[in-house]
Amino acid sequence: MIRISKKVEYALMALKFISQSDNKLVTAREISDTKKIPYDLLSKILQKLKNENILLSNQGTNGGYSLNKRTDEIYLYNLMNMLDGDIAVAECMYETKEKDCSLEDSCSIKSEVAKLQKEVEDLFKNKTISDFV
Amino acid sequence: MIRISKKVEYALMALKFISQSDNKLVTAREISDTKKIPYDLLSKILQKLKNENILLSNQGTNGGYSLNKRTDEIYLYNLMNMLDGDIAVAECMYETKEKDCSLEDSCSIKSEVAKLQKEVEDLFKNKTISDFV
DNA sequence: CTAATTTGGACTAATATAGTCCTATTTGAA
DNA sequence: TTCAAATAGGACTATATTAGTCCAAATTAG
Repeated sequence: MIRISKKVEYALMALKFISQSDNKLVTAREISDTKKIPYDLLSKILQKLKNENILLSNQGTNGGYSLNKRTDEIYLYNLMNMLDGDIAVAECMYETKEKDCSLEDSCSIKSEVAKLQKEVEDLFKNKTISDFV
Repeated sequence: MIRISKKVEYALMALKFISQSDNKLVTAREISDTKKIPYDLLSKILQKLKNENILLSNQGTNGGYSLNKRTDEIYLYNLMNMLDGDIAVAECMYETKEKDCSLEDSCSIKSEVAKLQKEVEDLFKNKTISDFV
């Protein structure tokens, strides 16, 4: 299936929201409430983005999140990678594949799949958060 | 996740195999054996392709499948659609969506997602089986 | 008649995604 | 110095999707 996961969808919405909040800290609760995103799930996503240096966070009362990068420096490709792991159009294209594709030698479409893989990657590498704002 | 399903992968391999078999009928068993594809699953896929007029079939002894279209007339996009259903980068992009996206109004990225949707579609619409042969 | 084959429904298993629950830690302010 | 508002993060459950299996019927050449 070709789909953007909910995690990435929520991340895009959250980043857009934060980017439009004039540098004041934004809480997970605030985003969750206004955008109707499950709070716990959103928290996990924001934590992840913080650990990946996309966001800055302040704990405690009056805490919240702010952007740590310009929106045009945050690539959709990277977001997808952070939140969902490797992007691969087919099993054999996983960068970190531990298990070999069961087909291997009998697979007759490998090289064209690799080409497709690159095209899909490029598409997502050419999109940044600024496109969504 | 951005992935080509096994069904589509197997379909590509099968179509390639059939296209290289000089117009003689090819059985599901033959493809399954040489390409190491689970027989029952492959059968389903070939039946589907037959019902979608991509393949012709002969039942009974000496039966099998043959192509009903030129390889450059079979689009990856259509294959994906036939075998996996609607392609949608996000829930709200399903053509046949009965359930509304829970976010709806609160969704702030809809228009850009629609653009992305089109780009992904175009990518797959521009690939035919002949690219894989 | 029989064996090889497609046809197709129903089911199960495996995997991935989405969402929940709980507790700890940090911090500003009453 | 306690309390409430936040982030941090592990463990778990539920749901959905994908992959694969099983079984029985229909077709057809020899």
